Amino acid sequence: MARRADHTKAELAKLVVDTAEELIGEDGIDAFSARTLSRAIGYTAGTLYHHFKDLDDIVTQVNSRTLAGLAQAFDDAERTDDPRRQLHSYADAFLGYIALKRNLWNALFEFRRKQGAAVPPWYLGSIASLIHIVAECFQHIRPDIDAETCRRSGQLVFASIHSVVSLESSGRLGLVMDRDIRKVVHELVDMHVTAFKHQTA
Amino acid sequence: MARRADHTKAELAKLVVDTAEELIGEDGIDAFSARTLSRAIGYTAGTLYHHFKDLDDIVTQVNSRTLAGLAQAFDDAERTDDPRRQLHSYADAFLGYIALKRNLWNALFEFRRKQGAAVPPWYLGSIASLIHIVAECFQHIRPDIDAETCRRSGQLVFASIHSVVSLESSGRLGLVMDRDIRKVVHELVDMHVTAFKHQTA
DNA sequence: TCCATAATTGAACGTCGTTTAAGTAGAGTT
DNA sequence: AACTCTACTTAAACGACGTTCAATTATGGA
Repeated sequence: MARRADHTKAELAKLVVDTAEELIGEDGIDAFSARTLSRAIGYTAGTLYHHFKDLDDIVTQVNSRTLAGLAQAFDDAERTDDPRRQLHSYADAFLGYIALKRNLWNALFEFRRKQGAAVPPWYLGSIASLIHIVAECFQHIRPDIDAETCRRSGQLVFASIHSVVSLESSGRLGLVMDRDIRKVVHELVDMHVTAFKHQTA
Repeated sequence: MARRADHTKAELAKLVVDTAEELIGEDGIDAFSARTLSRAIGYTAGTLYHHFKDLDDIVTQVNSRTLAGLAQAFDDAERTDDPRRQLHSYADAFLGYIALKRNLWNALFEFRRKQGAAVPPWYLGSIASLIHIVAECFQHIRPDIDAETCRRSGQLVFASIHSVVSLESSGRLGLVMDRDIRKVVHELVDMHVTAFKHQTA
């Protein structure tokens, strides 16, 4: 049986990414393989390689959805006029999203692409726009401070929270501390805000 | 040939861990395997499993050395009376050590132990004692603040720096920012110190 | 109706961690 | 010196992995 009438090329591509997302979300990236995926969609492993360059290609498409979902979660976050509260609101959106999509979030950072594989540019763009949103809050806190410094503060708080969250979701936060991840994240936000407020213009 | 006169049981164990450390340090954890290791020491893969439970066992022993080395680097760090400067000095020790042992440091966090494998207790102990050293600096900055809060600040700064460094050494810092890792780390230290200073007792 | 093309398969390659039967060298005993 | 017993080592094997490819098959167009 070749060229199954079951799916067009586009349908199959969608089926592959949908199923990959489902499998990774369910069982984690470690249990994900070309064979489990192809089995799940009722094709053979070889077929995957006629529609995608390699597994990395597929996982990258799943990751793009995960990032887009986080952007959506930021969009849906509760709004406030108080920029400090707004940052906490984003932090909650972040925490909520990750609690919901733990395995998919881990896939974003734990999946090892073969060395030398370039990070796709929209990866960078997605993250940069999230950071921009955070940076704007800092700008509101201290309108006298230049945009570049705000951006850097946004990057710092983003990286700090990301790291704590990724330690947690890979089960390694316990190596460093024994506390509730949510408290830690909100504490980090407060810290960054405090330090930002008190910096010399 | 069995029971080689070449090495006693203890000698072989040391040879294995020594060589594993060398290989991981040289080529990274991804290139490390039971077969490359056994080839490097002139034995067969099966032999490893008569002296170690599994590969995880071997890597864990290498990791313990890496952690011990970091503790030593902290010990060797330049001393100051100014606790803020002292924190920066520890940060430099950290950065220097990691620059020197990039691949070994990555192995500490990138190596995926099979799920359910417990983290050895001395892992926790080693890290806790490093954090304790950092916490003491915070205690000097604000003697009026209780030890527990200092410890938490130590944990936070440790986790923050760790995360930024691990993003960098896995080549993913570029996802979040485009800056020199050393500047970022020292900025983080200043941030934490500033926030700590200005917190309400 | 036939053909060219594209999709699909199954087997294969070389890798991995790990297990195991078989064999061998040394120490201890007679 | 011969023998046994034990510990060690090896080679082969298992089932997984990502990926490739020749062979097959079904489809769209002529």
